[in-house]
Formats: sequence, structure tokens, C-alpha cells
Amino acid sequence: MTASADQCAREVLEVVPLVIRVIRAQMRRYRSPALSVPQFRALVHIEANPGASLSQAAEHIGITLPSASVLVDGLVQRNLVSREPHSGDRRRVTLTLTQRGKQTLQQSKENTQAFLAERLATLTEAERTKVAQAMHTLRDVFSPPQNS
Amino acid sequence: MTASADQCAREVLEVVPLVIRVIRAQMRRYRSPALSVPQFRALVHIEANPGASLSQAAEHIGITLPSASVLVDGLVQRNLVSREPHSGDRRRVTLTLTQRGKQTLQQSKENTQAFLAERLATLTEAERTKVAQAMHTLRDVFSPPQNS
DNA sequence: TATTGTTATACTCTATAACTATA
DNA sequence: TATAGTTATAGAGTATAACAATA
Repeated sequence: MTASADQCAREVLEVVPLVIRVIRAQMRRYRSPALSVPQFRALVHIEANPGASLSQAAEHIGITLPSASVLVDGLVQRNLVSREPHSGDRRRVTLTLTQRGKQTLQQSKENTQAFLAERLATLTEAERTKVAQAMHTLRDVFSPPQNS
Repeated sequence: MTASADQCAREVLEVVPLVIRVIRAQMRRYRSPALSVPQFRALVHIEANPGASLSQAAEHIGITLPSASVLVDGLVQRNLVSREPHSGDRRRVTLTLTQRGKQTLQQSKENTQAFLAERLATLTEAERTKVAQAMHTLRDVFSPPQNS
């Protein structure tokens, strides 16, 4: 069986929303404290890119700059992210995780991954390998453009 | 290369939010009129299950009953869905697509699938087949429970 | 009592438009 | 002028809690 681009598109369009819903529900269920999916993704980006600018974060997450500004606002208010003026270019901000942010992200990662892993454990290893490979493929197709 | 449940979970957690964002952005971009992803999914369910109840729709979409009530409210106000009392059990509602709802869904399907297909067309047929198979697998893992 | 659905309330996410500050 | 970011405004999505109507 082979898949045309259109058949493949149909599958993606049906299944991806299902998966994101399960992920979101689990993140919400977990309280210490709970993170939304976008908040989680922002923390992951800042962890991987300490000192990131807001524009970089917005691009990575795939949202507009104003949306990112509001999103980060919430994280700063919850003391998960530190937002400092950039030394040298005072238009920019410098985003880093606070100690609390690091801990929260670590816990949320463990929790959510463990939850997903538990579901995925029902698959055979061959099936999981195919899923992981497909995720790699989709990442290449749907990653935001790398401008900087 | 094989994938443990935890590695697979990590991949899913990273890639699925990326894909959903691209889908959402495309649906929003399209105006005639634009649908959100949940609205789209609700319409798909009602199309496939004419006369569906609100509870059924909520379960299929993976949201709570109050959320579904609000969501359908918006669709009724936009004249995309008809919400009638159920004959026989007056607690229930009967959801069907209006003519406008059918047209809008059809257009949105074509548009979004074509957009995704265009992206996926850069893959080889073997890659697309793997992606489609992986979607099937994930659907089994993450579908809401079928109670009724 | 149990089921189906709605309403009230509160947040978050997201966009576009308009703005400020800096380069 | 161009860039980085914020604020204003608006609408959708979502949850929990409380409620109403029907079975």
C-alpha cells in the first residue's frame, strides 16, 4: 500500500488534532504547576537557547510576536522565566529560565513523556520505530524556516 | 535503529505541536469563511454522523460537554449547523449540517488538504506511506474511548 | 436519581492594529 | 527608516461548577 500526498494529508489532518488534545489534557491534569502546550514549548526553546530573544522564541514556536509577548508575560509573572534587557541592544530582551522554570519544565517533561510513553508502550517496537521516523520526516516538512 | 517508548514519546511531543500550528495557521488564512481546527473537526463529525448528539460530538472531538456546547453555539450562530430538539428524548439535541455548513466544510477540507498535500509532495512515496501508516497507528493509540 | 445540555465564570491562546523605544 | 517589543482590542477554546429540564 502506498500513500498519495492527498491521502497522507487526510491522515495527518485527522490524527494530529487527536494527539494534541491528549497531550494538552495531560499537561493540564498535572499540577505542580500545570503548563499549557505553548508555555511548555516556550520553556523548551528558552532552555535550549538561553538568552534567546522574543522574536526567536516566537519564530520557533510558530506564533506572532505579540502573541509571544503575552505568552512570555505569563511565564514571567509565574516566575518561570527571567526577561532582562539585552546588554548592547536595548531594544531586545534576553530570556532565560529561572530556577523554578527549570524545575517546572523538567517535571512537566518527565510527566508528559512518561504519560505518552505509557500509551506508546502498547505498540510493538517496530511500530514505535516507524512512528518515530515519521515524526522526523514531519519535522523536516513542518519546521518553521530558519532565518537566523 | 529502534525507538523506545520514551524516545518515541519525545518525538511526538516535539513534532505534533509544530504540525498543528501549521494546520491552524492555514485554516485561519483561508477566508470563506475561516474555520478553527475544533470547528472543523466538529463539522467533520456532524457530517459523518448526521443527527449526532452534543455528547457524542464532544467525545469524538475530545472536549468537555460545556466546551462543545459553546463551540456548537458559534457554529449555529454562523448558520453552519442546525441544532434541533431530538424527537422522542427532549433532553437531547440533534445536530446536522446546514447547506452552508456542507459547502464551507467541503471548501475548507479541499483547501487544507491541498495545502498539506503540497508540503507532503516533497517527500518520496515511501516516506509518505510511512507517515500515513504512523498516523494510523497513532489514531489507534490516541482515539477517545468508544462508549456508545 | 441519572442523563443531557446550558449558563456562569475565569483563563489562556491568538491575531491585527497601533504604539514606543532603540538602532 | 527599520527593528524589537508592548499594549489595545477582539474572538475563540477550554475547564470547572452550578443549574435546568427531561427520563
